Amino acid sequence: MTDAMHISASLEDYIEAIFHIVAEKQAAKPRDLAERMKVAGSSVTGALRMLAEKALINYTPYDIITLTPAGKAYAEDVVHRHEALRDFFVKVLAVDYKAADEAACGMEHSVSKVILERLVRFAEFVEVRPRGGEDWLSGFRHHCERNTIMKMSELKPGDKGVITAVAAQGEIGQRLVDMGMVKGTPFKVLRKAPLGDPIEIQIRGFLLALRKQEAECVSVEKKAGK
Amino acid sequence: MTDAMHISASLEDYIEAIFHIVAEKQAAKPRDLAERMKVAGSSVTGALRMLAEKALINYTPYDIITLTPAGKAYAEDVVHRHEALRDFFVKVLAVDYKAADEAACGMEHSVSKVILERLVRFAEFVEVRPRGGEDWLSGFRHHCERNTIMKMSELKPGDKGVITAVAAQGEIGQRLVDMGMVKGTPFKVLRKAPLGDPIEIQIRGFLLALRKQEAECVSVEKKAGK
DNA sequence: TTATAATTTTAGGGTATCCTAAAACTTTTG
DNA sequence: CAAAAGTTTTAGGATACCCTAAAATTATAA
Repeated sequence: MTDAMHISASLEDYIEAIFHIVAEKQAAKPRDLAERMKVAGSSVTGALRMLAEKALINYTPYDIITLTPAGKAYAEDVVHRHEALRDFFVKVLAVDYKAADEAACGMEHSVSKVILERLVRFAEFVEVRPRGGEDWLSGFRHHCERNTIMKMSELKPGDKGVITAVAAQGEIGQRLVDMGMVKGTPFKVLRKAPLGDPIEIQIRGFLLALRKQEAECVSVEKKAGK
Repeated sequence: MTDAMHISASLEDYIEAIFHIVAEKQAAKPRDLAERMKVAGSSVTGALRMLAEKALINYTPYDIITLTPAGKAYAEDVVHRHEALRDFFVKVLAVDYKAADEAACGMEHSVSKVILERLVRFAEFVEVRPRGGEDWLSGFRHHCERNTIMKMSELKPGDKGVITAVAAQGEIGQRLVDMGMVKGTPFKVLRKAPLGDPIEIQIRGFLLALRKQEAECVSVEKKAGK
């Protein structure tokens, strides 16, 4: 038996879903899969045929679906990758469960063995050594919530922040102040043209378009977050 | 300008490659891409047409290829994901540069924004606080090199280890000893049948097939690693 | 400067995903 | 138990990738 069996990300999703459905209710039916994976029934049929061809599932038309031993092993591997990633995101990176699970779902097909092993070890290490570890990790969590000082021109659409300083004199400085760009004012970046010029922001309820040159003069504290 | 532009993993690879080639030598040609991405020239033509359609590159048949501003921004985002992942793998997970780069290459298309931001923060945090951090991280590195005690039946093909104990009496115990399964003997797992029965190992230069029942009685120290 | 070499595109195929609509089959129910 | 309802498969179509081989174009070199 060749051990280097590998299937597409899509088929991994199917086999993972089958694994979970079988765990819940003995056997899976195409309907369950279509619902869970949000695809049309006919797509499921195609996927099932491919999995059956690779001897990972027991499948005959109109019959229930179960995993072969090889399929179960494969599914367990996928589930392991998923859970290891999720655990790492939750325990180490302090991401909330739901977001962590979704992220794991997206990445589970591309993590390499080496990285996965290290991530598992890391999460394990954090659990095993709560003394220095917890302190250190809570330091990280705090660091995560810290906001970052940067130039307004470096922000991206969707970013929010507060103005911390306006470093411009003369005409530009005057114009910025006229527009209400003063210390302490919260704002949000709406859009940014291809080269960052102009950059459109929402401030005090108004929409404002700034030249790149102007935005570069404004120091802001970027709100941390998604 | 809609900001939620997203292209396939494959096209992200193309645009990333174009970015690097342009950085090196002003403009890219299909040939460079074909070579770098190890695909046929005709595949490149197709990819270029799709990228041009999405206004990410400047492309006319037989002419050189450059990035549009939007394309450059997109490429920079991909490169950022790649580098952030690689840095994290190297600085935090203590993976060697080459392996880290390869792993990043595989994962850069599926990391979510939230996770990426956290990974960046983590690597940043590790750098910023060398005091507790370095100690703690070196503790992790040590933990990584530690070997693990487990049952031989839990190993996978490719795993190597050393026998630490044989917990079987009677017939099975005798058979195991007869086969040379004694404390301190190094071995390697070659293959494993679907249900883990039998499991084939290489030991003292011989090939041996063990029943699952037998493999469960053997405690081993698994060599850490790839 | 034209013949040869190299590059690039077109033409035509193959696979994996997905879809909708219609046909085949099962299950439920009056 | 047969008709209605629900499920599953087949049929046929679309897109994104990739390929090889041949045609078109550009570059090089005698």
